[in-house]
Amino acid sequence: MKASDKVKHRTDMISSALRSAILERVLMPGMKLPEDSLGERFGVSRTLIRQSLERLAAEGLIELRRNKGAMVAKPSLEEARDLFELRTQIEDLVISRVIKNMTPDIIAELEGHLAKEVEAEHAAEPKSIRLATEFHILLAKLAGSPVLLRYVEEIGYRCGLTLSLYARPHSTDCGIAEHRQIIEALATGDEDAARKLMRHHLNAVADRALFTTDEGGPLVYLDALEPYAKKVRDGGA
Amino acid sequence: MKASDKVKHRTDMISSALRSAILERVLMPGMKLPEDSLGERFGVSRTLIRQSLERLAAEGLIELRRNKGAMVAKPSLEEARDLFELRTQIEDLVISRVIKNMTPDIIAELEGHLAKEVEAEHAAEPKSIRLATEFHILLAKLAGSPVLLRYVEEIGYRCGLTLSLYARPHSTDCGIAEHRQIIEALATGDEDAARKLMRHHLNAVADRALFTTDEGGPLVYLDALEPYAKKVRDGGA
DNA sequence: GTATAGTTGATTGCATACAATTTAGCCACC
DNA sequence: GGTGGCTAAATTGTATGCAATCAACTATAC
Repeated sequence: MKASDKVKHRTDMISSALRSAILERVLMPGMKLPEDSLGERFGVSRTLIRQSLERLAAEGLIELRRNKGAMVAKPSLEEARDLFELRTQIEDLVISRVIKNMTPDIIAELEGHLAKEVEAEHAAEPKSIRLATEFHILLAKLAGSPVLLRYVEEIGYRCGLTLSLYARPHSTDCGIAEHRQIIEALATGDEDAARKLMRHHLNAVADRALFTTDEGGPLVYLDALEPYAKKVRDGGA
Repeated sequence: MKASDKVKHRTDMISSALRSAILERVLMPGMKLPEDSLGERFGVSRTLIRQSLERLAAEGLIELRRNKGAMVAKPSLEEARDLFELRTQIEDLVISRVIKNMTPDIIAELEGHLAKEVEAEHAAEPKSIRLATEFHILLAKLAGSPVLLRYVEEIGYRCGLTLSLYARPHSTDCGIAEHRQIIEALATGDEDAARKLMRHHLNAVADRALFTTDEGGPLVYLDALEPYAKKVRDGGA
């Protein structure tokens, strides 16, 4: 059975849960992540927690310091800028590829996603942030390159993390209009315009966000993790 | 002591050893990597081997299949092309950044590396391959963005792996001349030329390499690993 | 002779135990 | 009052053991 290769390890579920928690700002940058507290909460031993932490560290979402444990990453402002710069460069390639694969179905899918974004425009913040990130990931999927998708995801997540550090609330608004413009350019088949718009969009997001720098203390409030942990304990995805 | 944060875990050493072995074609794509054989050879328990394998899997150098263990990754030809395409796009950014930071020291450093490449031109293959890869990594270092460096390294390594699958021997020659041209363009401060040359260089590497596809059997010959393992056991870097 | 089921051996998945290191508290001493 | 070291608690690093899964082989039935 080939399908059995796809069975997710519990480590995958835990990593996903933690990743979501970080991206949805339940775990804020600088928070400590002790192995046994997490293990207890997720109902697994430290072994699996450790694996998950290593993985997230490889993705750049948490920092791991020898003998001192893990904490949610606190990228510097400079690192944040570098991430957005790199992201811009990579998503340029996404646009090129998507426009080469273009079909009506693709436009429909993108517009479907946009509709969700519009719907959630005034909903809770975490949801609109997540949808905004997922727009870019959807584009990467449509580019038809697993490799490209992998890196767009990872860097997109890291950018999302920097936003929770540096962005003021509600700085995500007006991104929707820019997404719409990008879709339109793609629909027209105008590659140059689409690339320029994407570049402009990402620069705008970064500019809107990467301003002030307020220091937050490194605390441990794992209680908010409970809903995420529950899903894992119950075996959900 | 801040320096103590930099003490490498044994996992790091093992990962590095395995990575080197893969890049130097001691471990060929498809080879199985059983945990306890490796543990025995490196003189550590399966725990650390497991961690290393997970890490290399995250980097895309090995594949991990549930309950079936690890093997050196065997990227498809399409994946190889996608990797080179992405690499081209990212190194474009490297060039932009390096040229902005340009100083005489940087040119000197690059020329120093080029000299090493020339010296090793007719030496054993693994060495010249390694040096060619390290040229690109040196450039990424000089770009002054740790984020960028991390991804250039990872993708560069993955490209190196694909070459061991698809490239015929000696297809690495003539890369040196292209490296020299890039350095010259950088020294002149001609960004456009440098970017074009880098693009051309990477496309040439990919084209020279990604041709035939001969299938290799998935065997286990870990004996060749011995020199790498010894370094780890002796605590070397 | 082929195919299927059962069984054994090898390998991975996960938890637990113990060692090593850091951190925090405390008391002495300056 | 503050600084130094000492001990104890907490936390991470690593090894090991057991359960679960997979692969190969044999035997038996058709």
